Amino acid sequence: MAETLDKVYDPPSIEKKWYKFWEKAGLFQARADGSRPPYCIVIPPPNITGSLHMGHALNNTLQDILIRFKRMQGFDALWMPGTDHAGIATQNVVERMLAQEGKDRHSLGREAFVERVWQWKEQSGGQIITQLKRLGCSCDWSRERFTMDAGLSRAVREVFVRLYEEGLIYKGDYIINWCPRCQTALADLEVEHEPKDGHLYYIKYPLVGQEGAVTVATTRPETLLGDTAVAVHPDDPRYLAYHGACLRLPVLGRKIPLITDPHVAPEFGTGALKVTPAHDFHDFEIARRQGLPAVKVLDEQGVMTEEAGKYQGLDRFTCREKILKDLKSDGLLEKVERYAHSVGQCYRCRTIVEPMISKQWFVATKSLAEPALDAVRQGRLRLIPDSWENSFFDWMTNIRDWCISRQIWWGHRIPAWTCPQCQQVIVAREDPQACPACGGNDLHQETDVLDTWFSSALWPFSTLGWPETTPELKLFYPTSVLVTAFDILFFWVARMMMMGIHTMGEVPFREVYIHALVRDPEGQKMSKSKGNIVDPLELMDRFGTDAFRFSLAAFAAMGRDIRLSEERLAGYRNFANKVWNACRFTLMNLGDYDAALPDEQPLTVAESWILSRLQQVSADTVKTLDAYDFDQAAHVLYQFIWHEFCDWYLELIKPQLSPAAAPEARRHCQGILLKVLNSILRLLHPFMPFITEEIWHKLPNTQGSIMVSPFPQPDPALNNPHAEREISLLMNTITAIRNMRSEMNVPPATLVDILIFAQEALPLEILKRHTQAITLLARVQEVRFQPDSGPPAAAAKSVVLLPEGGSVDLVMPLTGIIDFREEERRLNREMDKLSRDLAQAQRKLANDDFLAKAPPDVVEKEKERLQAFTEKLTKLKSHQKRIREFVR
RNA sequence: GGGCGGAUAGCUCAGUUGGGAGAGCAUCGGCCUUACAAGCCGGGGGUCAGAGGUUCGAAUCCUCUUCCGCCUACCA
Repeated sequence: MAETLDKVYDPPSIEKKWYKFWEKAGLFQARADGSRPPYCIVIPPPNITGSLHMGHALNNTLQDILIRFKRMQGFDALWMPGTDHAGIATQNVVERMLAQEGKDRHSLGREAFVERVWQWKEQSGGQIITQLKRLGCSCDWSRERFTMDAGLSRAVREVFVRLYEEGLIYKGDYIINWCPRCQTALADLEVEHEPKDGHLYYIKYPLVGQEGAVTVATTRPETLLGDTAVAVHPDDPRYLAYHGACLRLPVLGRKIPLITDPHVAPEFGTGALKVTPAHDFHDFEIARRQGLPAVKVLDEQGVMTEEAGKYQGLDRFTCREKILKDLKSDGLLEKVERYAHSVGQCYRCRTIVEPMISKQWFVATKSLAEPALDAVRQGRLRLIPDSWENSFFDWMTNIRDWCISRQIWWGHRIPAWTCPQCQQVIVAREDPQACPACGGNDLHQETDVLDTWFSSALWPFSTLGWPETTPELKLFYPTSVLVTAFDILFFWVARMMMMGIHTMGEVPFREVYIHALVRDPEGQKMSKSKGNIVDPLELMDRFGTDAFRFSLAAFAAMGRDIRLSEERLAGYRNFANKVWNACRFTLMNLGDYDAALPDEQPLTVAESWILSRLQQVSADTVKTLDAYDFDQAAHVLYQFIWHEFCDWYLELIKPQLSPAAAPEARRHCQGILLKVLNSILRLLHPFMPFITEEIWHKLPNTQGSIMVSPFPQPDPALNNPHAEREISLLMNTITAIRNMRSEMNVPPATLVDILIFAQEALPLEILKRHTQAITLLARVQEVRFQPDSGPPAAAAKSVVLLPEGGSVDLVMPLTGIIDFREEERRLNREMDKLSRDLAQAQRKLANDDFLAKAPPDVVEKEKERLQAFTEKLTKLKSHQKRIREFVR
């Protein structure tokens, strides 16, 4: 006896159960033995500080769909999971905790602080992993990695040393972005520019030894304390007379030169630029070109240094106010304009960053970027959609050296030591005991740690065991695809490409699928400050994980932002319930089904049709998933399962399935139904893993897990255009009758008679075969074919066009049923529409150019259309005439 | 400043080599028809942002305009 199901699908009751089942059975684990073709995705490692947000949910759902799909297709599918130590973010979290205890990291000391972070990581760092499991992610957890575990740390060190030895890592004094709050250098990318309403201050720099002054414009007046020149464009006529002159720096009184530099834009402000080499990127470059000194007036806390004279010790913004006041009283503040400009902020804490000269470590990126550019240009690595290529090329071509040192404690400490005796710098794989140059043994290790993105740049090969040559590395590198949102294309993807190609000699992945960002229903980016965060866990609770995943897939059209809509989530929850009930129906009708008994029965037309459609849907699903058209795949499945399988196939087979049917026919029908349902579940499984597994186990003749059952293969032999045409005619006929009934306000309880007329014999034969379906599905009492009496005058009429030409007339006698006026209105509506289509076709065919230049098949098609429209219109017209006569 | 994307039904969006405008939700009408009211059946609703061009034919290709996003950039 088959099992039964509850009436409504209840997700929470089964989701946990099946995840445990899969994990316990080891079904997530890749074999890595070469017995199957490899397929590998490395997860974009979530930060250990993170908890699952919409972006993760989308990103990981898509990856899981791909991995489950490929696993079922017979690949040795490895989804490599892990987490990122997230240097600054994590340090900030732990520092905030310390602050609540009234402590700070300095009072703890470096070692104790790092220990504390590890403790925190052990306690709360795994939260997001639990949440990924909740989402159903089939990662190979037995291989889970962490960017600071022993193996990955070794990889980091190895790469660092190699790049240093190759001269691609260097240390030097350069201008960098500094976050005064995090107290660390930031890479250019880690600075977010935000438009701010500010002011442009016009400040007079008096000339030395002559009358007058040169006025400069600036948004940051406090930096004038660090000015070492004023620059003008060499050809600017206003300043030709002053070339070579000296100016007196306001407030401090220092003498600075007026220099010329072609980079100054004469049209901006006054055309005179104050040069602050220590605190401005542009000025830094000018100073290097012209050999100007740099004066550092801001320190690492954003406080004025002693170079700032009487302003020493002031906060940078307090200093700004003070200086403005002083300038005013000195009569040197010419004017102030409102000015909107963009201000750089720390991407972690949103503090305004300060450009600053500092000794930092850099990766020379030019020679690394070139091979990555080539890989994309030559198609060895595909960006999907390729609209991202432009941005990628642009960024990689103009890339600047990457500042990789951070002045924080949590991260990979830079493996460099300095000998205080002889200043020798040692960069080594193993901690050195003594200075190789002078033998001194009091070596000082670099206190800086590496940018968090340095270790994640190695992720695709470090997680597979590099620098060891593991079987995994051999088998799975290059990985198959990277799935990521575009916001970390440069942070992460580009750097993985550079590091992967340089270290491994081969791209880290063959394809990068770049998906959209999830926004709120108003299209706003979700952020804590806006308070518009939607919690994916809550949505899973409310709609079920399967419906949630299916929704994300259905939303994931390429190259577009995703707006979250609860209405659609509810729609896909209903879809899950529909699937559930289709299975419930199946199980209810299985009764005494015994698969062991032979089935000699031929396929019915409805069966041939559904099998034909099923195989097309399999083909479409494979095709769209391979092309990352997740929304298409979801749509195809939704449409087929609901509107073909449920709406028509299940309805059509009901008579054959009933206990009244012949036992052999019934058993045969059960067998095919099971087969189709089984395939549907497997097609759906990558999207909806839980419900499909649950049902799978309720079906007879299934074993093991659906997770490792084969994905339905398209089978062209099952393609059956004949059956499709036949069922299509039947569906059109039933729909036309339903339509007539509904438009004529015939209540469902009233059975009607239908007369069917046609010129050709074939459509009549076909419909005769399906008389039972017509009576049941269109609520018809009696169907009569070509009765000798002909169509009665008092009747409603509908014309079904046949794709191969010709038509079928459906006549519904209206004795005592139909309102003639209603029928006339209905006819008018239909004929209006028809006339418009007809006129359009006539216009086209009257055009000689169209006949001469359009492809023959298009012309032919148009002719057929015209004929069909004409035929239908003629019939409806004569019917209309009869109705009118009858009414009179 | 440079680049990219979007503007299609009331809402959210599909529409991939240019050839009969689609889906889901919403709406309206009718149904508790024994899998499902989270359901069934049927209907209405669109100068495909605007203008021009290419073409026999444009939502689709080209140009321009308007209005929204986003990315990127050292005009202080």
